[in-house]
Amino acid sequence: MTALQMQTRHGEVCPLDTTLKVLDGKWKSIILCRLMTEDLRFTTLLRSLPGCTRRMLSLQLSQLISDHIIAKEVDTSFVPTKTSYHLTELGLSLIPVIQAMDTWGQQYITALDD
Amino acid sequence: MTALQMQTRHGEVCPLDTTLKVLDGKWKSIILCRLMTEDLRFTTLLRSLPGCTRRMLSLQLSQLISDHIIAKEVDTSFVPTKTSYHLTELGLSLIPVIQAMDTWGQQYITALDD
DNA sequence: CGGGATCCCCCCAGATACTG
DNA sequence: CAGTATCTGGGGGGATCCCG
Repeated sequence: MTALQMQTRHGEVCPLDTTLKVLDGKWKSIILCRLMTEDLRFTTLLRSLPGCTRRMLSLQLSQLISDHIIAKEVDTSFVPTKTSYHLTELGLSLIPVIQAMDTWGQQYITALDD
Repeated sequence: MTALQMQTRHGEVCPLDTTLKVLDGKWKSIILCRLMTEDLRFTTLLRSLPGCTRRMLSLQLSQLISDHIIAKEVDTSFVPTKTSYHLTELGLSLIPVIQAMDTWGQQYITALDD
């Protein structure tokens, strides 16, 4: 029984599966790409995701928050309320992995073009 | 417009998305884990995936093949036919990425346990 | 502005049966 | 053994409306 075959408490078969579940979701990867460079507000984020509905963005953000990858900050001193989203420490630790996946994706696309 | 925001011919938003799509699917990650250590036949693979139906395995394998991540070899000199699946060069190039994701998954699980 | 609640449709995956 | 074909339902996601 290697680490790759270990059963986790989340029901996944291996830690790789855990990572995939955290990243899985229609808009999560691009949301994370956006938040890697700057903190963003809900509507700003929404406008940067053409085709994403408010409901979907809300769902994806909720999942990322409950997975402790991002966090939100709410400023209630104004009306209307201002909220912004940013990566947590765990989210920041994902960046090298995301970059490795992005690099492989580029090489893959290049290889398929041949 | 950075590389991460580039639109690809597959309709993804960034190469990261391409990688996620290649890996996305209920059983793909564990199939790849299995094939990383040895070539396997259809039924052997199926038995190593408790809960996976033949239909699902067939679908996942088909997608991995059409994505050029794995390939199959069919030996028709026998009846019944023997087939086996193995990683392609592109599939092999995925291994470091998979290991990075697996390592992050382990650290993530550990961090959540605190 | 930043969401949640509800309705509804469509597609994915399971079950089952069949085949080279 | 190694799949494919057909049927069927349950859930995910879009559209819409509502609210603090």
